Amino acid sequence: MTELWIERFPQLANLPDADRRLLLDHAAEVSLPAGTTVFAPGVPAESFLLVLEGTVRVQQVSPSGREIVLYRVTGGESCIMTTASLLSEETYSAEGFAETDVQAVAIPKGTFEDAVVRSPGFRRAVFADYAQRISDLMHVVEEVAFERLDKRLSQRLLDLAGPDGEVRATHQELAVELGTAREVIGRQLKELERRGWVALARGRIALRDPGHLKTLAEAD
Amino acid sequence: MTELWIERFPQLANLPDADRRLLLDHAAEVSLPAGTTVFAPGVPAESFLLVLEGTVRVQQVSPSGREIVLYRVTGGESCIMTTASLLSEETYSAEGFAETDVQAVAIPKGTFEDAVVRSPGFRRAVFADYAQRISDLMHVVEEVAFERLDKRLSQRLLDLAGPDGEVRATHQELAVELGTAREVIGRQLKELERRGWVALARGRIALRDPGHLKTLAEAD
DNA sequence: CCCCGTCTGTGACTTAGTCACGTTTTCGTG
DNA sequence: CACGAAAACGTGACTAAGTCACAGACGGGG
Repeated sequence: MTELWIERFPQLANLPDADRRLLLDHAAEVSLPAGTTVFAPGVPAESFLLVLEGTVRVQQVSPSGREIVLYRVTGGESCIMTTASLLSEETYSAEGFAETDVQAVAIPKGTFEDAVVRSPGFRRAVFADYAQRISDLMHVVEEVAFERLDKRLSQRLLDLAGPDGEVRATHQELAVELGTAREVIGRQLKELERRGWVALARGRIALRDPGHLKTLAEAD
Repeated sequence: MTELWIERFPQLANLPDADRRLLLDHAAEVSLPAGTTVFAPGVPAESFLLVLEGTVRVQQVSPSGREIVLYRVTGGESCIMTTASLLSEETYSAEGFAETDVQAVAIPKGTFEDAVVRSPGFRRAVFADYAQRISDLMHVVEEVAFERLDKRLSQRLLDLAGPDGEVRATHQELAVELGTAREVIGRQLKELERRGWVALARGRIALRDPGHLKTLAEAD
């Protein structure tokens, strides 16, 4: 068991030795290849998950089959959906997917409770993560309820763009990002293309004018 | 200090005596008259709040001034917004209002941490509450993103109706419930009235045909 | 090179939100 | 009791977004 992973969590960096060892002894590093379902409705979680590397996309599926991305868990964050279903009877209608290959640490339920009790740092990290997710969810509510779609789309395009200024995603995938329909994304993208701000190709969108996109994304 | 309040929380009912006393000695019962702002952005919370009686309405205000009700905290539940801002640096854009007169118990930050550490029951209650709120928020996302307004409105009318089958709310208040605009609510209500399912008067809506409303509220 | 699944385009329509008003009701104060 | 102001509600015209039912268009595996 390497001692390296614990260093990636600022809140855990200076735990007392006993607490460090507690975590290091009982936690298992796991590798999840891209595409893995990390959690899903009806599949009870068994351990608390700390993501080291990679990103987990958490999205909600409605009974009618429509989907919306809620947030992403990246390196140094923990996945409270697993915790929440671990510690309460609530069943969620959310799914978690490994978007990239993911390196994570799985802490069994018992060790998790021990750590919460014994380590103020760990405790703070857990609560901070809950707070973060609640904040994320409130942000989603705000956007879906009140923001214009062209604004939200530009935001998301800028977020998803790689260093090459390209977004590799289908219209359908972008529709899921924003909780809307494919055709709607198609029309929005076409309008952005008409303005010369993006260039469209099958499965990818090249951002040609990030400046204007940013202006739109940050419009009042 | 009465010992009665702790009995209202199933999860706390059978704590060891020492833990009971810890809570009872340090917690203060507070009364909030209807209309009080329980928490608001920029006003850091100082204690963990357990609601004994009455309801606190938690709603989000967008920068553009529009609002949406996120959930309600009622008797026997705790208010994790206060906790969350207590334990992390996240600042929320949510407000909490006492909808009725509210009896609550305020547990200071230090005692809260003690209780989380020492009492598995208390700990479970806190985590369960986080899980509940996350579930609530996800439900809001789902409704706002995917459900038809007439369906959501009927649901809400049925929820808000008193034992007399009347909802005492203005169109504006209902608009805030659902995160939409007053005029839209007005038109939806008029359509419900046209069908004979409700009767409208200034500041109140009488549910004339709860059966049909329920059918609509539960439509696929 | 040609098939088939995936991806994208389109028109016609419905639903929801926005804007700019106008009207009605209520209620306190002179 | 009348008056005026605030709050609540109504309306039409318009824009934005979502829905439905298709029709093409691309692109990798056989």
